[in-house]
Amino acid sequence: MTKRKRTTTSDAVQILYRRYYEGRPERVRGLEEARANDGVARKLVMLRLQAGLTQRELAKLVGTTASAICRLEDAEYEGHSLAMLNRIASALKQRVEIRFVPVPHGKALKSA
Amino acid sequence: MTKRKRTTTSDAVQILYRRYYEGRPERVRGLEEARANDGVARKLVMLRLQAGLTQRELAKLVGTTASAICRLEDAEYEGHSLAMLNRIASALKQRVEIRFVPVPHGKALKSA
DNA sequence: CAGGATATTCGCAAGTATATGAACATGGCC
DNA sequence: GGCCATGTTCATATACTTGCGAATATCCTG
Repeated sequence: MTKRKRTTTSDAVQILYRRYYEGRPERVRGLEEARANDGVARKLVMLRLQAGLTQRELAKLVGTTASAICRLEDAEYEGHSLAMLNRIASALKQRVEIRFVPVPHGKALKSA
Repeated sequence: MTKRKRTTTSDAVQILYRRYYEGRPERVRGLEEARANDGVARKLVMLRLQAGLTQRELAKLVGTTASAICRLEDAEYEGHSLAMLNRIASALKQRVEIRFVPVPHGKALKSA
């Protein structure tokens, strides 16, 4: 640890956090809901940022590379595997919970 | 439709249901909780049985074969992909909901 | 017992995610 | 501007999931 980063981008993560949410109340509000509503990709970004990790750091924890993390955090990406999700969750002291909820009627909702 | 199955195994599914839960109060009780606690495999079995489908029928709905369904319903199997889960959920008029829940402390829970 | 329906398992081809490393783009900081 | 950290994208090889068909096992029914 020892926080070796002087002033330089002290918390590179904060910069990202700032870039994404600074002065964007709606997004800040949505930050909570995002946990339950948004796509997997965004959930992963949230978790990582809230853990104060960079993609490379998380990658090391998970046992992969930044490339992989980046791909998983891409909203367009749909090929997630439970194995990877579990690995990431585990690294972030989280647990993946999967539930099948009945869709009201003919409402074909997006795939979570 | 037309329920073409006279007495023959009228609800082949009921037989399974019976085989799994008949005279097993604990399991019957767990049936509800299972929806939220048990492994993905068992969740899939529940959903299919409650929908009154055989593996082949579900397979056809999903666009795969009974082999695949069987594999997914195997408790040992861990290689689920979100893509497949979504396909099955969609066929069963359900929606896959994924959440990352923080694990209390050092309690390394099983992967949902 | 023979017949039918279901579930389970196996092998193989094909598609896809992952592992890995590299190059590139961006934004702060000196 | 130069430097550093971060994120993004690309390319390749490997591992794994899926699709598919067939064989086997088990249970129910006539």
